[in-house]
Amino acid sequence: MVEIKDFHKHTGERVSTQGWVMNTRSSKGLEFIILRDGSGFAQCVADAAVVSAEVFEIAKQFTQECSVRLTGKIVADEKQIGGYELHIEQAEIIGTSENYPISNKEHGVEFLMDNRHLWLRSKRQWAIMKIRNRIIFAIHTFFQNEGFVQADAPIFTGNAAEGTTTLFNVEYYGEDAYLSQSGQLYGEAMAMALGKIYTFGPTFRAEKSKTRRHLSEFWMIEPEMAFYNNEMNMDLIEKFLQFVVSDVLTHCKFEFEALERNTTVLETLIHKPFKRLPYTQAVRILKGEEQVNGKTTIETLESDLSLIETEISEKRTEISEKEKAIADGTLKKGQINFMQNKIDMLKNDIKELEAQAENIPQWLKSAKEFEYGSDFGGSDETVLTRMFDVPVMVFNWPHEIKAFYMKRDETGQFAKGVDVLAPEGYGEIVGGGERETDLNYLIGKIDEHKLPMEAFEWYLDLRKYGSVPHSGFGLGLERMVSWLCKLKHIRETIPFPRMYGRLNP
RNA sequence: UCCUCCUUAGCUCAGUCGGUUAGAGCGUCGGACUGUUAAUCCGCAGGUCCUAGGUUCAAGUCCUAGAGGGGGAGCCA
Repeated sequence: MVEIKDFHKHTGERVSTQGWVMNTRSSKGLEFIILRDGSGFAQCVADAAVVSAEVFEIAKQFTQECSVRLTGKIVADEKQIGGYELHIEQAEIIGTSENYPISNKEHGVEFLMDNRHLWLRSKRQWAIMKIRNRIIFAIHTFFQNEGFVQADAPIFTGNAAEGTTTLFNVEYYGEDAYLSQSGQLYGEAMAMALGKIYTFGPTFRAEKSKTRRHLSEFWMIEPEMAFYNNEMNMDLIEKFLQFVVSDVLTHCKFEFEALERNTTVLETLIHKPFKRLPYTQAVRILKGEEQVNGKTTIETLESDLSLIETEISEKRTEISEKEKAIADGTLKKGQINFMQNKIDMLKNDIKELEAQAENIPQWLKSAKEFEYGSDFGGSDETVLTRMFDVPVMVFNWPHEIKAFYMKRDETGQFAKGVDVLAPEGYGEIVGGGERETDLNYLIGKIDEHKLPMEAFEWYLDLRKYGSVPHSGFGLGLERMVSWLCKLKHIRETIPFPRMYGRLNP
């Protein structure tokens, strides 16, 4: 058996392959079959003039998603996906498939999510899952090469660690327990044992979030390094993200093409330093008090708005031209359908653009009115990152809005935390910082945050026995996938998303 | 929890001011066509207009409540 991805190694040879039929097209005496096998996609052709009547009859019976075994000759053909085509000589149905619910046409989100187990078979979802896989592989490669040890934190925990987020309750041999919202505190303990570690596991948040960047269950990578301050931490984050992006770019060209992802932004950031901004400066830029490359946020957004408005009026003209062409009555039925589809697409584009145009003034308003000392909202992140073509690292945050374990700077006003904001409106993909090392200070903070002291006894031991400066960060895998693939919604980044209102399939 | 929009055929949607037997495209199925790229062309079948109640001579359309879903806020990766 030869996998589709290896067809190029067997040009001109007679091989057998197996997979599923994605689509069929036929004309008299010819059957075209798009085959997929997980490794790739290829067109296979049965020609009645070449194959036996029995084999041609079998090929005619192929339906969408039936599984088949085919034998034939591999022929190079530039026009085809993958560049190769199989000329069928023998054909066999392994498993039939009738009335497959997902057609090659448009579907709504709810329908696709209800059929997620089948939706995963589509080319687009295949490409996303392949990119997800490569990102995971690149993450392990990077940390292993840098001398990190993968060390996993528990998923069941006995306390709500940071006390901020809502957690899932579970019953644990008669005790109340929670599903972990972060492995960080355990990561710190493991870093004191192993030096540099990273956890890679599922994370659970019970917030009833209904947004395009939240999941109830997601995968997080949390490195923790002994003897690292926040500057070293930021250097590592930058090097890490550049490595992962660069690795995925070189290994997933076909997948990015399948997604029609323009990778220019990604290609830029792999060799350009990220923008590092202290919180105070980030706020000035956000509020339009400081220019970036000679422009304020206000000027940038206003010119964005007028660009969107011209685009809308261009699309409107295109629609009325197409409608006129249809009204003329000289077009064939097929052409009219094609035109009508185009018009519908344009109308959808306009709806989206109008939504954007409506957003911009609101974003500007909330940016101008931003109150120094508070956390950035979703639109603030978008406005700020819009000013740069690389990820933005915001560091030195007002300590009041950061977690209790965050190290304070020399002035005592700022916490040595860092948030990495991805370009293209994807917001926070990494959050991290330097950890507080002083025992008494930490005890005070735990009291201040009204957290149960007894739950942190073991954590405080880390400061009693050889406390050292240390830092770490957390990367949300799905947000990374979402950004690199430029997806509209995080639900497409994981095989079976768990989010508010979604438990099946 | 709050704001906002949506629910009509297997799928995506149209349905004007409340008015006859609720439409289209795609998909399925049947047929035509020897190189198709979401092929094309012809034909058949396919309906609890989300649910309950109300207004009306008359409700897919108006009102009230509920359910489900989309987008956003908060929270964050």
